[in-house]
Amino acid sequence: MDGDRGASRSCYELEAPFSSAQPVHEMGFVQFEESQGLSFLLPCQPSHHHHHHQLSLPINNSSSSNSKTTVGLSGDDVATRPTPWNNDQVGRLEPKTTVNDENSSGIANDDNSSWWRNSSSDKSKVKVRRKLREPRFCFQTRSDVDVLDDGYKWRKYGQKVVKNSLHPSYYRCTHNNCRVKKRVERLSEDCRMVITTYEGRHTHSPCDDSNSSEHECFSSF
DNA sequence: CGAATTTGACCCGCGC
DNA sequence: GCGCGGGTCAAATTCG
Repeated sequence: MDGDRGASRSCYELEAPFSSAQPVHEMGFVQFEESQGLSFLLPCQPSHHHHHHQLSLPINNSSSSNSKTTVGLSGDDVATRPTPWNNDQVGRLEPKTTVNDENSSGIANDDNSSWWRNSSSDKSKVKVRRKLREPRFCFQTRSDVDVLDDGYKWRKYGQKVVKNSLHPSYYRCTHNNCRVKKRVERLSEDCRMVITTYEGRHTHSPCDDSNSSEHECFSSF
């Protein structure tokens, strides 16, 4: 039924029940997966640059009643299940959060310039794109800034207009070989509601420009 | 001048 | 098989 789109669509519907009424409980966020799953977006050390305001991820400051964030996780099985994660889903941990073992590692070191495009290889492995369904994390944050500063550097690589009048922006980590994608979409209803969807895991530390040691918590892949 | 952003075009998977 | 919708790339432009 729903392939990749089904998974992404679930994100949209994720906020449906929330925006309809009160956005979740006062808790503000629900943690999925192991603590390591969320640590990837946790800046080890905020350190410098603070022009806007650090990402108000309630991971460490859940007491911030100003910004409410909802965290969701969509595994690879999300496409299999016809029903999106509702409130019921937001509260239980997916039993299988591991990505497809197909050959996720194969596409990783094939060609970073064109992972799926056949520009270089004009034959054979044309379908390199595959499903490539990495664990995604959806955050519904109430903030006035589109891109939340989570310690990583993001470069926008596209913006598309979709039906729901949403203008999702697509960002990618500017790191050497880190292809972590982030989708940021705003609700037309609530301009201050921002849904950030992280896809993939960072293979580096958020701020390793001067301190690149240890930090092996991310190199899971 | 370099890097980041913008914007249109292209591609792909799925629905019909 | 064709069309739709969404996602990505890449050239051009803008910003620092």
